[in-house]
Amino acid sequence: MAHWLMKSEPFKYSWDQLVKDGRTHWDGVRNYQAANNLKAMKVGDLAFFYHSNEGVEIVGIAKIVKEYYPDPSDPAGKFGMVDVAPVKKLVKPVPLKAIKEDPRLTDIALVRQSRLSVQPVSDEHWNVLLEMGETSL
DNA sequence: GCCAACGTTGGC
DNA sequence: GCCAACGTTGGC
Repeated sequence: MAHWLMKSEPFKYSWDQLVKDGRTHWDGVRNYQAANNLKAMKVGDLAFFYHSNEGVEIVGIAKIVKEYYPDPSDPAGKFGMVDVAPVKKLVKPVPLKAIKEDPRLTDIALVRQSRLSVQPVSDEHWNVLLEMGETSL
């Protein structure tokens, strides 16, 4: 199973909103690299839910419940989206600062490619982040 | 196909 | 609100 990290600005769409909604369309991605990551997602894959701009931390874990399909909000019809549902909130949110300070995570895309909104997370990094979040699945 | 101009993301 | 990083656009 592959692991991912998805960013959202909490004032646009927060973790709490996802919990409230039960599931959501991850629409609006307009970057090819991010879209390629969306395409690679399989039902059942897990993704960290990261709050950018405000909070600036990983707050929860979501799962993919529907694979890549056309995003109706894209007038050109080029981009797609997936559907995600909440799995669980991290016991302890993991702030970007702590991620940057941990020598085990220096290679993570969150640090190296800070603007990429949908990114893969290696199993090794996934486990480190779960541990930092004091959360088990 | 190059590259300058411009727009967007996102941390601080 | 600023600015660095970086993706996209468009003229040539």
